[in-house]
This record gives sequence, structure tokens and C-alpha cells, in this order.
Amino acid sequence: MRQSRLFTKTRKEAPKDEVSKNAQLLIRAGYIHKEMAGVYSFLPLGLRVIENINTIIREEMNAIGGQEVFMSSLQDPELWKTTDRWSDETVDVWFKSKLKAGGDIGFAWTHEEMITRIMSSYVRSHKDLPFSAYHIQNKFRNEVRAKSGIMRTREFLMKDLYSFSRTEAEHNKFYNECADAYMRIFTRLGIGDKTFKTFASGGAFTDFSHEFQTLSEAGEDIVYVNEEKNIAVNEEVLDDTALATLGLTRDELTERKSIEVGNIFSLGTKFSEAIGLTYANEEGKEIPVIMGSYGIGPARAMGTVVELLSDEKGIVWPAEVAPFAVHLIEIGGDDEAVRAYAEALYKKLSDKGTLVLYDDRDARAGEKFADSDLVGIPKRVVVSKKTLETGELETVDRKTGAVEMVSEAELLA
RNA sequence: CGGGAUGUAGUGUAACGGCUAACAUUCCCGCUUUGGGAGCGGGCGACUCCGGGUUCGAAUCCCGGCAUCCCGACCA
Repeated sequence: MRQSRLFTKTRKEAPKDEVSKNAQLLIRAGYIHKEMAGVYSFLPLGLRVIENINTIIREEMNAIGGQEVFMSSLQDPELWKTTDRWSDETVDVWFKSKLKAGGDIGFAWTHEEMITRIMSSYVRSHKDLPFSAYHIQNKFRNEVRAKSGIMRTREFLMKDLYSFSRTEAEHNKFYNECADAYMRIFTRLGIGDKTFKTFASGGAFTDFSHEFQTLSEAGEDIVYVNEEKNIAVNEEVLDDTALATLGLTRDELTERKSIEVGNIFSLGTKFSEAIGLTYANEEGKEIPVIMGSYGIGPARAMGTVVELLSDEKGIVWPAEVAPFAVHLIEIGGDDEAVRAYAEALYKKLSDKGTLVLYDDRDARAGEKFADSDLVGIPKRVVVSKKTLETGELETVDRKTGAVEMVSEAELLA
């Protein structure tokens, strides 16, 4: 991509109505655009990041057998009445509208009801189980207070996976596999070392559910963590009983603020019983399916990466998340030789399959470097009169700042 | 939803109740410059959030909306 054609521009200053680091940097660098409180659009750079995160999530979900689907946002009130979650008294985050043909419609804030009804059309026998399905789709929640940039919004992307099992043991096996997959996802996102599988309230079916909490001052949750033991407990369930159950003492845990980047929990047969998702066992008896629900918000994950990894100069993306692999910067592009060389290198890298953002703008070096730091692409390659003279290219690692002179052959290797 | 704060060019700020609403930046033109957001000159860009009211006169004071941010509550 030629930066001269990229319609977004960087800004020196953040808009005054954004306080959170994630929104300030993402807006300044041109990744996102704010529409209203709690509503953001994703621009070319931002969409690339989201798609990269989605790719990581897809790979890990597919690896544990998840089958991707795409469920609608519009929701049928009748379905939600079967679980008593349609009324505004029961669920206060609904966005609703009216059909012109008559009747109500809802905008999905979760898809548990919908997927359960879908599966009731296909699950017949114990031979059909177990399996899992997921989708990446917008969720709408009428939050009374949006905040923290893209961390808590009213319309947001969510990956939600649902598991369907016959027995508690079968369910638990998948639950743990999914928990492991989640840790692999957060590791690939570059926030694994600060993310803890955290005990949280489990609802009616289990003692605990699990959240994936990333330690950060930008977080709105409080967890009690022991980093050495790799264990954390959400404040909301921390009491003597919980400590005893987990074999922990209060004084070995440290209170920390954290961001909930994912959560997984057992649903038991709550939805399958209400909606009629059953299977025939070996004796031909109809048994309700045991379900689990597993969520990650890609946009919140993106915000978390920015909160954790950025520095005073701007964003620092991990390689797998970055919108481009290389930021090619030409300095002194009015020099024919420099321009020609940079153009040629851009083509060679692109032909090789490397995603390059090529700063071909007619701008001074300082501005280009500052923008490059802000945008946060992992590797910078500089082409200038100086590099042409030495015959080597200058590469700069965004994270460490380490400068290395390499030959073109090495770069293309 | 309770409390607090704020709405002025694209962005960030200024302006005693009184001149054509100012400055910086962005953007456009010209010259100069060319490895860390350069310099000089010129130019475009604002119904001062909306609607009322007070006043000879309102960006400024008053009332009502709306919007945004922060704290709290809420948030499988």
C-alpha cells in the first residue's frame, strides 16, 4: 500500500474527548473513527488489525474443531421469550425495534438462544455429539455508560463459540481444550504473559466460570493474582469459601486492575431444556444437550494490545497483529535514484508476498519517522541517499529501536 | 441511572457583556530546505452544539434541550 494513497492521516494531537490511551493512539494513527459515544468505525489500518486478530482466533478455534457459522444480528422475540430473556426488566441491555409488518425485533447482545435453536434442527442422536460452532459477529448492548475507547462499546465485535456435549466429562474436556486455545490466542496477540485464566462467578451450574484477565491499569475489573503460581481470582468471587476451594490464602494474592479479554463458562442444560435441544441416547431416550459458551472480543483485544504494548512514541504491534509487516520509508524521494530504488524494493517485497506500507509521500524525514513510530509497524526499512551510498538498507525494530544495516539480498531472503 | 465537568475553523486552544471571533496546527499556493513532526511569505477554513430569554449589544449572563468525557452504580 502506498501511504500517499492511504486516505487516513495521522494527527499530532488526540481529540479532547478521548482520554483512554487505546482510543487516543488508534485515532491519531488513523486506525479507527469515532461515531458516537461507544461506537467506532474501523478504517483501513484498523480493519487489517481486526482481521489479523480474527485470523488468529479462527485458527485456534478451528484447531479444536470449532465450525464457523455466521448468525444474524436480528433476533426473534418469540425465541427469547422461551428463556425469559426478552423483557427489558430481565435484560436491560437490549436494543429493540419494530417491524413495519408488525411485531418487535431485537438486536443480538448474545447468540445463545439462536444457536441452540439452530442446533435443535440438526442434533438427533448421541452420534451427532459432541461438536462446537462459533461465529464472529457484532453484538449490540445498550450500555448506560460507554467508556475507555474501544474497550466498552455499544456495538462491538465478538467471537462466541458454543460447545455441545453429552456428558459432564465430555463437556469438561472441551472446556479445558478451549481454555488452552484461549491462552494460545492471547500469547499470539502478545499479551499472554499478562493474561491470566481467572476464577469468576460460575452461575447455577458450576462453582466457577473462567475469565481471561489481562493485567492493566486501564482495566475496569479487579482481580487477585499470584503471578508465580499463574492463578487469579476475580474480586467478585473472592471469599473464604472460594479461597478454601482453590487452596489459596489471601496474603499470597495481589490486587490488580485488569481487562477482561475473554470468558468461558458452562451453560449446563439451561438453554437446551428451554429451547428443546435434545438427543436420543443409546436407549432411545431424549436427553438435553450440555452446552458451554466461550467469548472473545477482537476489538477489545485490539485495545488491550495497544494499552499494554505501546510506548511514548506510539503503537507497537506484535508481528501477527500488525497491519503491515514492513514500513518502507524513502527519504529524499525527489532524488531520482532514491525514488527508483525505493519503488523497485517496494515491488520486490510485494512480489515476495510481504505486506508493505510504502511511505512514498513528499514529506520530510522527521515527519515520516514520527508517523512510522505512531503507526507501529514492526519493521522499518529506510531507503535514502545514504543507504544507496553504503549499498545497505537500514532496518529499525519498532519495539526495541535496534538499528541494523542489511543487504537487499538479506532483506529479501 | 446518581454526581461532576465540558461544548468556539478538520484538530488543539484563546477571547472583560462591546472593533471584522484570535493563536497554533492541518490544508492550498510560492520560495527556500531535505535523516527525527524545518524556515519565510501569502491564502482557504466558524450561523461560537441547538432552541428560547435578558440586554442598546451575548461566544460570554439566564432557562430548556442535545452531545461528549470523568467518578460511581450497572455490566454470566
